[in-house]
Amino acid sequence: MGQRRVTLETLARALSVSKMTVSNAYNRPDQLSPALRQRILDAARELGYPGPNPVASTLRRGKSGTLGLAFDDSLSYAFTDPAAIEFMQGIARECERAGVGLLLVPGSPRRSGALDVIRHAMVDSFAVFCDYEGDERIGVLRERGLPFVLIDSPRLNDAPAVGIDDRGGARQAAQHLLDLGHRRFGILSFCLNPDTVEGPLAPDWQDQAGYFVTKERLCGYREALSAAGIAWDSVAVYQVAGVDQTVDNDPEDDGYRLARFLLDQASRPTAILAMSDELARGVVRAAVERGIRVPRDLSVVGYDDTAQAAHVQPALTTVHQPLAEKGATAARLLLAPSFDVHAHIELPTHLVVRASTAPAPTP
Amino acid sequence: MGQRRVTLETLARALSVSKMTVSNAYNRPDQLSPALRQRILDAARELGYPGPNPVASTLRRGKSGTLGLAFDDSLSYAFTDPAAIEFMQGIARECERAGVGLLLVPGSPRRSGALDVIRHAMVDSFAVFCDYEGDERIGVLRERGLPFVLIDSPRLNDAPAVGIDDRGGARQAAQHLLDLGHRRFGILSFCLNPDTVEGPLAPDWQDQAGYFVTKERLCGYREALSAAGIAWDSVAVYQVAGVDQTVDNDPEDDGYRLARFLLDQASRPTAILAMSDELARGVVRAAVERGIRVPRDLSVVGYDDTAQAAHVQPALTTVHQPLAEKGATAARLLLAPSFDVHAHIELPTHLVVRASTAPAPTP
DNA sequence: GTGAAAGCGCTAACAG
DNA sequence: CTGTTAGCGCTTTCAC
Repeated sequence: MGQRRVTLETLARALSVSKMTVSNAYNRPDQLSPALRQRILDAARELGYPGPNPVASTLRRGKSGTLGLAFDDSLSYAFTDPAAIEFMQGIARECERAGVGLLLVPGSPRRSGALDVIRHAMVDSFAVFCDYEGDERIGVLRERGLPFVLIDSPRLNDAPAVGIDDRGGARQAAQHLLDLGHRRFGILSFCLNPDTVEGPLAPDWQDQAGYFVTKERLCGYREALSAAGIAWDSVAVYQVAGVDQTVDNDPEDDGYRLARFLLDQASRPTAILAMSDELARGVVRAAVERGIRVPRDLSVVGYDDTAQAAHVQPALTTVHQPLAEKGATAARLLLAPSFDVHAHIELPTHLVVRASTAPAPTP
Repeated sequence: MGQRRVTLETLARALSVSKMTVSNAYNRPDQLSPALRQRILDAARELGYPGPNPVASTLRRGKSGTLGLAFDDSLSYAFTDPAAIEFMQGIARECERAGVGLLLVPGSPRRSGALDVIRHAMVDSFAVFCDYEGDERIGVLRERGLPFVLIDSPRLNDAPAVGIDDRGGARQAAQHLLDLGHRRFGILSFCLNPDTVEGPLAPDWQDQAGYFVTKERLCGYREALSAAGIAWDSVAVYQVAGVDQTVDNDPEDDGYRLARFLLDQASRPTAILAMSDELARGVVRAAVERGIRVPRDLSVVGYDDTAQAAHVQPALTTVHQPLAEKGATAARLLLAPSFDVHAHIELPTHLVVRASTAPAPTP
């Protein structure tokens, strides 16, 4: 009837033992006689005691046993991105090993929402996809005093970070095409800012505050091409729309759509560098549709080497990055007994040559 | 030096206002003058107050704003399973919309570990993959008094559940092949129990306590075949190893490996029913390797209709189930203002005919 | 608008 | 092995 909720105290009173003893029955079986423990557990069942309240015990202990993972984009988008999924797999593996839960929080498009979620998350530490310089979430994390690592973030700020050699990977991709004799290039780039619209890259892109990964990869492409005497002006670079300018972002579709800029022109490139495997797939689809043979007429290189890269037709030449390992590394850092605030880990990338690239066609 | 941690009280004292007022400054801006509020926020910044402690406020409020998702298998495995991923996408979409976090907890192979994680999770409710009758996790959930829904679970017990018409889907798959004139069938099944070893299905499978989904689909296959006068004895049924009997479960590989039982025999089937798209892909790979043409010499039907089913070569004929919708439905149930303890939702399945099935070859 | 009192349910620390 | 003390940090009353 007017029953109070059953708590540890209810139980202690009913058995006339102290609360502490009941607590021990659950958390430290070795601290009391098996007989007493059994009596307590039996009484618990009888009275309907649900066991120690996790929130209360977390408050007291000061540890939640949960690791937070914050995305840049919406959560549901993350689950459509093969790269994000492989990353999560790595982080999940380590969480599992350590017996901690994994809390996913959205990096909602509405920025303020994302900040609140981070403020309220009951976690011991955070892994944060943070590609954008001056991301306000970092401030919130600092305020909260939570240990955190940034993923794929600019290296500038004094926060621990895990990333990859984006620039080096891009350089290798471009070099590979150069070695095959290509001279006319097209690039399909991520966006440089949340509010960019789909289309050609602005000439002043270098000066734009913007996404770090995009910039690095662009620089990598350019370094290799310039070193081989290819004028950057001669390279057609197109970028996808930023999150603020799009609703449904399907990267494969973006690649397919953008490919028209590269493929439907008089002197079209013989080689295309795409910043992800999905973009690359879209390019291949567009090419096939136009009767352009890959790799015979057109070479395409992706980025990431997600699982599907090897399974599409033709199998994609791409830049491999250790996605699961990146996640696992972040988790290990966060779960280590002593958190290294100055860790800056850069994982290597390497080119994987498959079937989507071939020597430049002789005109 | 010996500073205490900065709490709401520290701040209240420093400004000589009540704790309540400080709390309001964060949670109910309209309850105090903007000027005072600003003074409080400024002081907070100065003293390094991290904002209201989420665990403490959750304890007091009694709501965590978090939804839990518990898997049957290891967490890292879930991230390799396209069906699980699509499900998560659906659940994530609804969580995001409601502004609640999503806590992933493993259903570790070591059962006891899984129980503890569920006991300690700081969530308001749980979605639980629970395919196994008598799963002890249900007991724990009941003890805790947490609202929960079971996913893909037996309908027997009086717990809310979201599932699909597994049997009907299987029936349609088999019927499709019958309509194409096939008479010699092979089936690639999930395991019926955690400890089954790879190989032929035991004749007494019906009596085994076991995984509900597996049983349902088998029954569906059998119903359709029997109705068409195909003797169940004549159907070669092979199952994959259970979680206890395997380390690395790669379903595509399982399918590939098991296919040998079906393809390397004198009178091999002309049609194979596989319980997942991955298993089906494995079969196709094995067939190609043997020079058996799909669908000309061999028809293959998958199950689930995950995204890749349409993208493989040949595109898979398969049973579609609304995976994301299943996740979203579970989330909506859990997030609804009033939780319906008796909800039993069964989502429909339907056959999607693509390129992996064709009329039975004429001998 | 603002504040005082009264817990939310649990466990660390230490004494017996 | 068992019990006592003293909070963890916050927010829900309800009075002013």
